[in-house]
Amino acid sequence: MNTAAEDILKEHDLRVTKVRKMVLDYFTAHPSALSHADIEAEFEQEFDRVTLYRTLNTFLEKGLLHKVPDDKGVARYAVCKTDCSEHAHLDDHVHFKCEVCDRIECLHDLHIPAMKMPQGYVVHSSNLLLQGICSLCSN
Amino acid sequence: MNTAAEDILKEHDLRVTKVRKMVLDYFTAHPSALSHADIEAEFEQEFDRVTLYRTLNTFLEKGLLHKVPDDKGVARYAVCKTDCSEHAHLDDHVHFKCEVCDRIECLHDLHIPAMKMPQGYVVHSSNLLLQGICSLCSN
DNA sequence: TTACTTTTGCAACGATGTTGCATCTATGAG
DNA sequence: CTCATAGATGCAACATCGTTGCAAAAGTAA
Repeated sequence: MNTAAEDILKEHDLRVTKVRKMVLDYFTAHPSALSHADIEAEFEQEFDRVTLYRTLNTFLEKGLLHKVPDDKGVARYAVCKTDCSEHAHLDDHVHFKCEVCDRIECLHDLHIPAMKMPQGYVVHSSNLLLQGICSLCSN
Repeated sequence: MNTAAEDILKEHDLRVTKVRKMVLDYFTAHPSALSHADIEAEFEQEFDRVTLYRTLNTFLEKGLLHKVPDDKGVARYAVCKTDCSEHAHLDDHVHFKCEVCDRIECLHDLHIPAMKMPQGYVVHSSNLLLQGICSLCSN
């Protein structure tokens, strides 16, 4: 009997290790985009900083996570929808950062509209980060 | 007789110093969004790293520059259009990063379209970064 | 169980950005 | 012009973020 995390790892050609399962479970349990520091704070007793960096990078490469832009320089990550893989990365959804609770979430239902580009420009990917107050904090 | 840089500084209630004039002139001479490292490489003999960080932050606060998102964590800055001030910051234009020459430029003619937000969300600002190939590199 | 590849931990390093404090400078008042 | 003072700069130290090399440990397949 495999856990969901184990299945996801195997589907992406990754070895099943304790660290990877813990990190992946933590992501699925926390819907907002997480920074390295967020995860490290949770697991600093359990494993090394460097291992976490490498785990996150591996997940990025294999298409389990996508990078979420932050207005500060800190890298954040969030789980990809199922149509992401190592080869095709479809993350044209919008990200929203709440100024009150400071969480960043993926708005998977909002897509970045195509822009009419000036002559000579070719667009390969796009990233839209909105800032404001989220639905939980605006009440 | 004042230089353009001196006028701009005075308009924003900033003292006219050698460092500020040099940095500001460098920005006006270089149309793309510059990182701290870019500018430091140019001026490392002339003044201190820390002074540059403080100068950039001051320019940000006073509305001479705006921050440009980067897919890496590095902060970049570009000159604001004239309708920016310390109090009202209008930078809803699009940024474009070229994968070939690695420059980021402001597309002042392209504006971020308003998005229909889900219930309860309030948007205060938005940032759109496109990646691809710029007009100079696509030929 | 064994052999092999990958992952992890540790130490060290590099890049980026900040803070405190002493010194110097731009600016306005006299 | 001189002077007083608020503000700007230089230097040292520190904090955070992320990477690399290498040896030890663990996952995988036979």
